[in-house]
Amino acid sequence: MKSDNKQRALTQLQRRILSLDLAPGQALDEVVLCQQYGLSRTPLREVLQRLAGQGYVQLTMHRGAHVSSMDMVTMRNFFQTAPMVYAAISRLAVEHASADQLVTLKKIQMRFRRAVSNAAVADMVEQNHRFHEAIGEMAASPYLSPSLERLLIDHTRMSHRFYRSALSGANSQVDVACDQHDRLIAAIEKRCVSGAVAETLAHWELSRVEIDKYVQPDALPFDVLETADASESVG
Amino acid sequence: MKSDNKQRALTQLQRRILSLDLAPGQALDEVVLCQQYGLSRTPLREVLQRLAGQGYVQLTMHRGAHVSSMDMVTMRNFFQTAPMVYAAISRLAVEHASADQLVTLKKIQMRFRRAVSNAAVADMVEQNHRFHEAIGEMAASPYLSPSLERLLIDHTRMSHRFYRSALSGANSQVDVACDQHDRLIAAIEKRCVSGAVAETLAHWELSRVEIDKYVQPDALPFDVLETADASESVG
DNA sequence: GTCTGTCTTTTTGTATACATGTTGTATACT
DNA sequence: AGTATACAACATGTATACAAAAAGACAGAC
Repeated sequence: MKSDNKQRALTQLQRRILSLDLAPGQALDEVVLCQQYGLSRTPLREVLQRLAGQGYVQLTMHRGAHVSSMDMVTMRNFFQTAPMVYAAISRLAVEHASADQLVTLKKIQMRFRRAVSNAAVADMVEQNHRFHEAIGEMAASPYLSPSLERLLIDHTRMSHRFYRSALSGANSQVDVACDQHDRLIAAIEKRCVSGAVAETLAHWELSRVEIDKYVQPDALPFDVLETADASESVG
Repeated sequence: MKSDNKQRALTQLQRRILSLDLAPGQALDEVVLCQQYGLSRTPLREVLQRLAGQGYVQLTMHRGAHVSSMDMVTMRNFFQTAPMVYAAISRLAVEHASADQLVTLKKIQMRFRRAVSNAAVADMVEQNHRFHEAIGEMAASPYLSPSLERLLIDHTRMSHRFYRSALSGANSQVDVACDQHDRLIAAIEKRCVSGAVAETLAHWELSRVEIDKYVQPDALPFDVLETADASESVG
């Protein structure tokens, strides 16, 4: 069946973009992708259009598809928009979450925890993405979901170095994030709006600080010889 | 040039959906649209994919394209989401609006006023849509814009009867809305965030009340004989 | 009379050939 | 030597033919 290939191409390309295997701004060659996924150009182009609609890639006339870039302008917008949307999504999730969805969410969180204990960076990143995606699905908001998805695309791509810091650091922030996930699940299960929103904002703040550190990292110590692994822990 | 046809098809379909010329839920026949816009199926299908990405239509496997429907579930979500997004967009618009964009916005508002004085309902609806779309463009937020666009699609489609009420009513609410647009422009021009947000929320409230009235209209008077045009003014 | 299974018709999905536009390169001219 | 222009190579956009799937019609069984 060919529509399987199509679905697979869509999912795989999303994954490759989120994992930075396909770098922001990178050009995508239709013919190459056709061969990789066993599709002819027509359905592959439909996949690219879908990805463009979701914000993963950018299409320009006669110039093909490029992986969405993350420039400084969008960064500012990201910080302005993310907490509001995340909080709103959590609020709606509390209202609408079904028992099935909670089960799914807990499963994802289990996989996330396992990835953390295995120190599997790529897996952490992916499961964290899926965690927040699942909460977005709970919110069941056709209006807000597209914004959440776009935020998550860039947030996930920025989070790689955050999770990489878990490898070296002993008391890593990743464990804190993991606990926040648990408390968020509990709040949603108890239908506690204020708790869910508070936990969401705390989770955001943790992430924001880490990203901030990267954008404006601590000055290197004067004694340069001892800094070899210090730069790692900045994450 | 054929890409003109493609662009035209995209714009026209958007317009026809917003004007309710294409009703919510209505099926779209690819072949018919191909003939109407002078395109072959491949590019037309790309147009439909684009429209799906923007939320105008919904695509289902082996079942073609349908104009996005407006059911009760989405209505609730609409009321929950709209004020927050509208306020946030206005806030960002104040921050980012360029002189050129302000000129454009004023032009649209002029056309809107003209449509109001001409009692041209379809034109009012369209210019109002473009007005809020222009503010969305000012906000320059790749994350929030998709949500705004989706909200506007449904808001515009719901607003038809509101503007139709301007035809009969003497002291119509449409004039109030028009003045609110002017004050919003002024607030953006003065870079006054609080003013812009306040005006936006007032504008929303006006609209919300009207939609509410339609969803849950006033009970008809007991003296049924005198109600012939009373139902019109509810609009 | 209604339900169900199969065949026909219609519509959607895919592959491929062809047209059009863009990019890089080589050559000629300033 | 540097720049502009023409041409070639390549990538994207479009049309059309073909394959597959769904919807509808019809006949037969219960």
